[in-house]
Amino acid sequence: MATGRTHRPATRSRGIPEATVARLPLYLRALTALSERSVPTVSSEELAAAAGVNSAKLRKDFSYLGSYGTRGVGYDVEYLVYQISRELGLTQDWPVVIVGIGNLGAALANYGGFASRGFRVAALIDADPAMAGKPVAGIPVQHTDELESIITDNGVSIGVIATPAGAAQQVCDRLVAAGVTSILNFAPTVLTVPDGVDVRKVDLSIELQILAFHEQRKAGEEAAVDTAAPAAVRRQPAATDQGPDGDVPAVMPA
Amino acid sequence: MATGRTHRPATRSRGIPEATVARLPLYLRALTALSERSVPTVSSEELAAAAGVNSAKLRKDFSYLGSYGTRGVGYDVEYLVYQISRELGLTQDWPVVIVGIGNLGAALANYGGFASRGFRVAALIDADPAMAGKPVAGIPVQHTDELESIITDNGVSIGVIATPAGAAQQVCDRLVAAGVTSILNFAPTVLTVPDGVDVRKVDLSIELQILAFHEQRKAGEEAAVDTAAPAAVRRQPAATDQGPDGDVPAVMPA
DNA sequence: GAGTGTGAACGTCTTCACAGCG
DNA sequence: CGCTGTGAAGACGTTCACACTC
Repeated sequence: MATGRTHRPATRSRGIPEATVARLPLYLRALTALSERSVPTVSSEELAAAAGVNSAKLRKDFSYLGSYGTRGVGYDVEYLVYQISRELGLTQDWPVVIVGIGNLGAALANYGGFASRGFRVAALIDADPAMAGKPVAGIPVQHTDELESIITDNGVSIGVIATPAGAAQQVCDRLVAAGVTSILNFAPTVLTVPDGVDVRKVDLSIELQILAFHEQRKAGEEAAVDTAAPAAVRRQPAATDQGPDGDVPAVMPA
Repeated sequence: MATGRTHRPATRSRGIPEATVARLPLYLRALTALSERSVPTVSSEELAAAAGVNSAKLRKDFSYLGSYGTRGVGYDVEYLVYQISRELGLTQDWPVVIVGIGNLGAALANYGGFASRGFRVAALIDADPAMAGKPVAGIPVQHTDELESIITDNGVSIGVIATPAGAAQQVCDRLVAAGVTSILNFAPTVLTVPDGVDVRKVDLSIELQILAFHEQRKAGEEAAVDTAAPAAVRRQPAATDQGPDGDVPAVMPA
């Protein structure tokens, strides 16, 4: 999730649920594809399928934006594209800086979907003096010393951190001090930021671990279905029922 | 979110909430750091701070795993590391393939946190014949033709897709057909998979758009400092195209 | 008839607050 | 006393089902 701090008063007049906001980009992408194929209208059913959600959820989501559909017909593709874009703030241009131009930073700089939707890479910043001046994705890398002036001069409010974990908090502090109020963090660290600054994180390692959890469970289920036999290789005994009071003493090794 | 098909019908009595699972890697990381500093025990308060959550949530999360703490004292760091690792399935080795060795794929292959926690890059796969044999992060890239045999021979159950959007679904289908049951998708596409296959996605563009939404709202709040609920306005006064010409939301609402 | 928009039911996650144990 | 573990309350999110509109 985002916002380590940020207590949304929750009662702003304009209350679009966070979960809905997180899906708007998905709808927008599906709609853009339809728009390119010159499809004039879509039903909630069709659009939901394209976005990978169910139609009730989609309709509910759109209801927070207003009544943009036509009963018996569906939604006007172009109109919806515009409305969602506006809602997400993509009708304006967002200059973004990427800090940390290693493998990942370079990949991000080269990422096409970046520029396509309102975002513009204003600068690439790296701490390695040897990188300075070297162009990545057609943009010359600048040294960390320039960070503050780059932020200020370009009116940057969104920063992307792709540095090693050890440098992330420090970079974050400098970005925030210079005026950045939204941060996308790729470094495997918990960032601490003042109120009013949003942080979202993308963490490969965490995603893999979540997959591993489910993967392990799948493996366990197979065994359980076929044989009630003792668990194989690494299968863990695991506590039995977790009843209301079924507290398990656990195995407590080492 | 992930898993288009995650109706856990309370199969196993082992019901750890999804939200909790998603935080376990976070706790594990914080605990590992403590372990390296040879800290013997932590309180829920301290650990929660390190992981960026609140202590009630952390205690609740741990309560799903069992009673691993000591009242009046806290949690034994080493013991918890072990328990969480086991719960996440990290006590075993997960071979992973990365498909699509462009900028991003290379970045992922080089990512250290990969190998550190139970995950091992079993193979790198790319559709470009010119890439074949070329080593990336010390691992020779193999051609897509080999995909099925690589999966089978290495018993791979987790695949990472870092291809362009257009190729993602096709690669996904092949991975699944070959036996992969967990997919981490970096391509900006909605993947369709059969039941029993988990998909998690990482999407830079979506994250940025979510940030832009909040960023826009921050900028708009300045104007409406104390306007007592201007009623449920349907049509917002157009995004006030505040150009990127040095206009930074520097003002803090009183 | 077809498909949106939405109250109400339901389920999940978070937070509270305190009993209970070391 | 300090801190965990957890029912209960509350906030949030999803799904249902149908009234309503085109």
